Amino acid sequence: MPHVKTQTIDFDRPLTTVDIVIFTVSEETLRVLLVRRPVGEGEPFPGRWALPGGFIDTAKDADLESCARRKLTEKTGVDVPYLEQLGSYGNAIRDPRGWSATHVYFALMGLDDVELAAGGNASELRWAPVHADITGEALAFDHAEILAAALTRLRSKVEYTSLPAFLMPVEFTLTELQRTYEVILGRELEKKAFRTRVLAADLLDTVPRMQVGANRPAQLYRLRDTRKAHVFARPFGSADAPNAAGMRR
Amino acid sequence: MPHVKTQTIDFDRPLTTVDIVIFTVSEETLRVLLVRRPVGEGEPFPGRWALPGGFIDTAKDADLESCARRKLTEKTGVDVPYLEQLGSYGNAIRDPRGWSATHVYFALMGLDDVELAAGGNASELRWAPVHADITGEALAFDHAEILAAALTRLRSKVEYTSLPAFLMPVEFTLTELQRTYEVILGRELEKKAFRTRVLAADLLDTVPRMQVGANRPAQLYRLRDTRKAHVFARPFGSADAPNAAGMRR
DNA sequence: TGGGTTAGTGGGAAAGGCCCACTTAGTAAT
DNA sequence: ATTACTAAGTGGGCCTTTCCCACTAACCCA
Repeated sequence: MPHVKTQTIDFDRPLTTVDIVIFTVSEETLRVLLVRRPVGEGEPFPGRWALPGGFIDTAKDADLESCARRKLTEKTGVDVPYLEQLGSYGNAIRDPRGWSATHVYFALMGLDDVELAAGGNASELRWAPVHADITGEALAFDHAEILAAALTRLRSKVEYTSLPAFLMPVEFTLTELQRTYEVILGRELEKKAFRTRVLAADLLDTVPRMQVGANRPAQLYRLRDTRKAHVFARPFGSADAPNAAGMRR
Repeated sequence: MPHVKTQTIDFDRPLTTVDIVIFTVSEETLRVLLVRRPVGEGEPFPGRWALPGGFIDTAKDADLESCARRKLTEKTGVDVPYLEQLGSYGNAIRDPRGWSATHVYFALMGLDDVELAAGGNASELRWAPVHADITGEALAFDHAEILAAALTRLRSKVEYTSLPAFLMPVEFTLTELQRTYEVILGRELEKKAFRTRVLAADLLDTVPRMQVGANRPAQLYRLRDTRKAHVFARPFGSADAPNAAGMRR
């Protein structure tokens, strides 16, 4: 089966794709972007929901990350504020077309500035709420497993970083930010401790304007450095047990 | 340029490899395993030092991780106690043979139980000390960059996990473990705080034997669970500044 | 003007790390 | 033997940070 080309490359090359897990928060719910698999001859998992992604185009993509950005822009029409690599998944059976490996990226964005489906058919795109078991949704390929890993990573990092700030609109109040933390972590945080820490970290710029509503107006903030997450010295407290994390997967 | 085979797979497939960054500590020095690139017609970077790794064999390897384990066993002859994925690196230029992507694994092992070069020519294998800039060594491919990322990951995780325990021989004293932490972190830790934390974490089993030497004998310990690292609630203190880590790479 | 609701703060108790100094237990040398 | 030396291991106070609860502040609405 190895079709010899040159001396050095006499191995079958696995199929190579890039997939993106992109999260946002809206209506107090964590959501992930899914796309519907095309229906057609030879298409695997036709009509099923899947993570956005696809084959690397060795002619167009200079590297893995720009491939991920290209695919994201094709779907959402925006440049995501946060993108990091999640990991890669490869084995003989995940794609019926053959041995395949996917490079998975992990992205966060606020929902205020996105015109979804900018480049696609709206009915084929969906911000799916991440409930207890979105795994029960039977996503295409091994995307349920990948999504679970992304969720674990998100929750883990939210414990001790400012990642949720990338899920917010440009301007937000401290209470709204705290709510986002709480939605992701699934538990409540202490108001005082939260405020003290976040403000002490010097992450936010005060906007000279207040958010008005039915109650006392709240100070508006915006992220100072939109490129880097902040790492807190300690995780946010008020939790139950310390977690034991070992080798991934 | 895409040579059409079927409707679904009309993209050039990148070259796909797996590489491993494996660390150990000996003589109070952090070391990484390197192999010498073969010399031959069409071989890239002939004679240069590189991370162990190679092409995926779609016939032999069920998945990425078993490919990594296979290659490690071929080199060191042992089963490593700790293995996690580091990430993947792919672009058009890292391999002169074409667009290539590598899946990188990150491994730790103690040096007491390894018979290096079990499966290879000894002169072609080397535990290279990780000095300030091993990057100056001009490793093959983009392996210097990958090694730097692995080092960052190692240092970062050592701040708040029990990873260094996987770099120790089977039995060791608390002071020796602390020395390993210090070697990796490049700074000294407080003896009392270190002991209190490690013992409270209940990671270690007491060996009913003491290590004798020129001074007061020290209690010997061994790792209780050799499969999982422990995550401490807080990082080891006595440092300088909190670090700001953002998107990887 | 008073009720309701959310924003934001004060302050003390409690927990746990940090750090220094002390004791302990062995070898080696006089 | 006695003494010096060195590394193992401990006692205990200081200090930071969280935790928790209650209080004040500011606005809308009826």
